[in-house]
Amino acid sequence: MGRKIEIKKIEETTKRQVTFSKRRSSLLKKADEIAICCDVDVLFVAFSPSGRLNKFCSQQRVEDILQRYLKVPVEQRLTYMTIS
Amino acid sequence: MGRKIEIKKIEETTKRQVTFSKRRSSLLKKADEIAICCDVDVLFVAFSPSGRLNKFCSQQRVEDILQRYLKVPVEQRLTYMTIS
DNA sequence: CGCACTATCTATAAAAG
DNA sequence: TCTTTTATAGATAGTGC
Repeated sequence: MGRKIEIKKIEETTKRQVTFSKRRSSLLKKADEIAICCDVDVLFVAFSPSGRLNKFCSQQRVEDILQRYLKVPVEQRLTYMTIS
Repeated sequence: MGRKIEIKKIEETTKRQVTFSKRRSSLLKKADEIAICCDVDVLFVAFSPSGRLNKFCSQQRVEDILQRYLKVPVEQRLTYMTIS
C-alpha cells in the first residue's frame, strides 16, 4: 500500500484519523468479502480510545449475533452500522 | 489480488476453506495494523456456519473489552486467540 | 476535512512442486 | 492437501484541491 510505513502509532492526529478512515473502509470491504465468499458470519468492531464502538460489520444473522454475543445496547453505542 | 473472482459464495468446499484461511490471515494482519497505527481497539470475529467463534483479534485492553462487550464465555468458545 | 490521483506496496487466485 | 511461487488485482501513503 502506497509508501511503506512502519507499523506503530501515528502520533499526528490528523494523519492518524485519515489512516483510520481509509483502512477501516478496506477492512470492512474485506470482512464483507470473506463473509460472502467463505459463507461465514463476521464481526468487525473498532473501539475508539474513549471506548465507544465505532463500527460494526457483518453479513447475515446480524440481529441474532448481536443478541447472542454482544452485551452493549447497540442503538446507543454504535456510531453507525454497515450490513453487507 | 491474484486472478479476479466474483464475490459470491465459493461452492467448492476445499477452495472455500483455503480462501477462508488465506483471507483470515490477511484480515487479522490488517486488524492488527489499524489497531496499532490508529491507536484503537479492534475486535475481529469470524463465526463458522455452526455458530462457533472461530477467531478473535485485538490489540489492547483485551480482557476489558471481552468483559464489557462479549456475552460468550471466552475460554469455551474461542478456537484460538491472537493478541498483537 | 473530504475526495481524487497515483506510484508503490500488499494480498491473493491459480498454478506448480 | 500443504507449501511455494507467480502473475495480477487491490490497498494505501503521500500529495494536491
